[in-house]
Amino acid sequence: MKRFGEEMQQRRKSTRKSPTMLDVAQSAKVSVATVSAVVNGSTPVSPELRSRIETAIQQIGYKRNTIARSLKIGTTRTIGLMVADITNPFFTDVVSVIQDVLHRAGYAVMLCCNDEDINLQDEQIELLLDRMVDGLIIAPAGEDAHLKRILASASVPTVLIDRLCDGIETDAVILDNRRAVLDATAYMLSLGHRRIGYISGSLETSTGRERLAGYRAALDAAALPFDEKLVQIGNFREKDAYKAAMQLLTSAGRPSAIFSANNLMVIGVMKAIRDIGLRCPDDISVVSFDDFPWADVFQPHLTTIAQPVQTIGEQAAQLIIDRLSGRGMEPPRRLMLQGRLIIRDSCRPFPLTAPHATA
Amino acid sequence: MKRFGEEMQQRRKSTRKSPTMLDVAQSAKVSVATVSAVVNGSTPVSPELRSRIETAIQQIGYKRNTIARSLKIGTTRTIGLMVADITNPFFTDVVSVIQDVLHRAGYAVMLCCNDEDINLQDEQIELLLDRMVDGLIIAPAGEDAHLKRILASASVPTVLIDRLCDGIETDAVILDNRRAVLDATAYMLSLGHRRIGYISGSLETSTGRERLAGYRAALDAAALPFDEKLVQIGNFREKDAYKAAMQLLTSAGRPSAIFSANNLMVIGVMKAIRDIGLRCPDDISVVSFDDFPWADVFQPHLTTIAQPVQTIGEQAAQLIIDRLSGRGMEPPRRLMLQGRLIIRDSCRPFPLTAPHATA
DNA sequence: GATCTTATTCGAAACGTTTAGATTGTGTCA
DNA sequence: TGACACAATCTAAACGTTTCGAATAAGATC
Repeated sequence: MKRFGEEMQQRRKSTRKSPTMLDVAQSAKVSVATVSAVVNGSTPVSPELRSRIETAIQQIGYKRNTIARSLKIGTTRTIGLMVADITNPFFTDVVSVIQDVLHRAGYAVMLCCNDEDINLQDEQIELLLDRMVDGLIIAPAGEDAHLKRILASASVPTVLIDRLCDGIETDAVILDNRRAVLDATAYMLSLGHRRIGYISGSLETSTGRERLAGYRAALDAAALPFDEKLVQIGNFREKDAYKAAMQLLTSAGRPSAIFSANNLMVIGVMKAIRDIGLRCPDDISVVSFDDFPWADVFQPHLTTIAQPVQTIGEQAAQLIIDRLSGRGMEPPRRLMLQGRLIIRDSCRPFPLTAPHATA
Repeated sequence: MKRFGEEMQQRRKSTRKSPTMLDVAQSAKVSVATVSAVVNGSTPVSPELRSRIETAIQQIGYKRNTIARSLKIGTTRTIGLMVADITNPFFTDVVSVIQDVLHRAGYAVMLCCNDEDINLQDEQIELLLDRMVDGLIIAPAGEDAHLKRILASASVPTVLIDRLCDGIETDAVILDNRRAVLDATAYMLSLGHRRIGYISGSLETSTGRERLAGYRAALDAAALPFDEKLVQIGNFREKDAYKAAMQLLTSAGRPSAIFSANNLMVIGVMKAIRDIGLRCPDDISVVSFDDFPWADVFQPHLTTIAQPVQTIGEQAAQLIIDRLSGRGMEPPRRLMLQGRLIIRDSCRPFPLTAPHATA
């Protein structure tokens, strides 16, 4: 019987629910209100009681139940973060700093990825809202009406990163995409390239549209015609970009240079170039949106547009923190940052005049 | 006056708390218990009432409050996920698939990064436990006693990924690190290299130790002496690895090959090689743990050990899901997966016999 | 017609906090 | 000594669910 009792004890021990404020209160012979007061430091408590309660907390191993607390105070100190694809180094970096800043401010981060899928996206947002996050930081995969409805009806502050959504008036931090691509394209034009292929991201996103607009603007500025056969949609993923680049490279008027609208896609582009049997930069020049940490160690050293990921993340986190602490009803703030063209050596002048000239 | 009333209305509308079950119940003229029954499908409800309640829900725009629900049922359907560094593509990939699998199973994911910092790590775990996650998936930065205490006292199921912690007996999915590095080292030895530099990760982690053990095992197997001057600690980050490689490359008996114990570090190694004025693979051979998606497009095409990231993520997620649905008290399961050596061309035979021979 | 099932529905007590307002005790001052 | 202020503490009502057991109604059985 003793044995059985012990087993019960054991079982109870491993499965018993965690101690509550009431347990602490009873052990310290005070009311739960007083315990709450010392736990939160909300009301002054006499030194004796305070220390009695503190030792009781230690002894019992009490941890306050955040769920109950959240229910009462209506706040979870948790931020929902949704990006298109965590696997994309740009988003990875941004997520990393957002996570860091928010943690420092005492917020937890709930992460979602929509895989550039507009349906999944709505599901994910619902999941986050369902978890009662206090705020949302999102890079939308696209701007369907559903998303707008959800965001409008949910009353949590939202900040958009990387991509805007027209019709959604919230805080946002984005890049001057048009300008960045304009600069990059102008650079290629300055090298003499006239037929520049453009591998685009999804035109459902503001980044997709703005970057393409930058390309066109550069052509306009140089008084060159826009040839729509030179632009292919790669949807921001490697696979699609590979096919798109293949298309471009096997077509009649093959371009002498290619611009890739993001980091994932340039890998696909490079694979296509290799598979076709061309070499970069000897046979074809390449510039890509988004920088890589390894870009100046591995060849070809890619010329890229670097985004200020650190700043983007910091600002986004700060915007949501501000919103949640007071600045509730102020008009939305939009931050637009500048990209930076990093010239390495994935581009050659065209037509080639260097000793290496092929034809 | 009308105006004032309207403003109030307006104000109330934008700031009023979301509708509760009670609101639905009153609108449908039933009890909250019945509303709960139809929301959860827990008890049979007659068709009339069901439809009355459902339309009321639609009309009012009711969403159930998950916080209250969690408080009552004692479960949050949220998993805490902590990795050393989300910026590391290996972790990024694993996080991505874990996230995906868990979402499909209806779990949300709370993400933390400890930045390979053992103090931050404890803080992060506390944060997660404080948020009352139902389970934990973690890649520990190190195995301090504190972590063990926390995990022991918290009664949430835990699965370790990538790294073990002795003294913590939980489900885990890891790689056969020793074997993988043994194979890679054997490969380098087979090319004739005798002095192989080793850039190690932190020996606070099981991966750091096991990988190094694999290196030593390969030397042993070839009856070669272990020269501790050939191993440098790079702590899994690029910066440290750069310094470590510099050390190695400028030392008296410079190695003819270098093994890097992870992906981040190999970038540092390559930078060091470049800065010293050497070329890979012509002057020095390199192999790295962890594969890159761009490895066979950019040069030198790195020879790497690829981890089955997809499987690691899937299994880890599955282990926690299983634990949370019934399999509560079964003994811990340990999954050990195999790495795969992908031979590209960052290694040359040594001494060089090929036409390119330099000396 | 009384009793017993069976199927719905409901009332009310949790879950573990927070917090407004009531209560108590102590010291001050007339 | 009584009135009063003031601080510390407590009581009890929320927060929005879930769920157990009770209540009700309608058939079924004798």
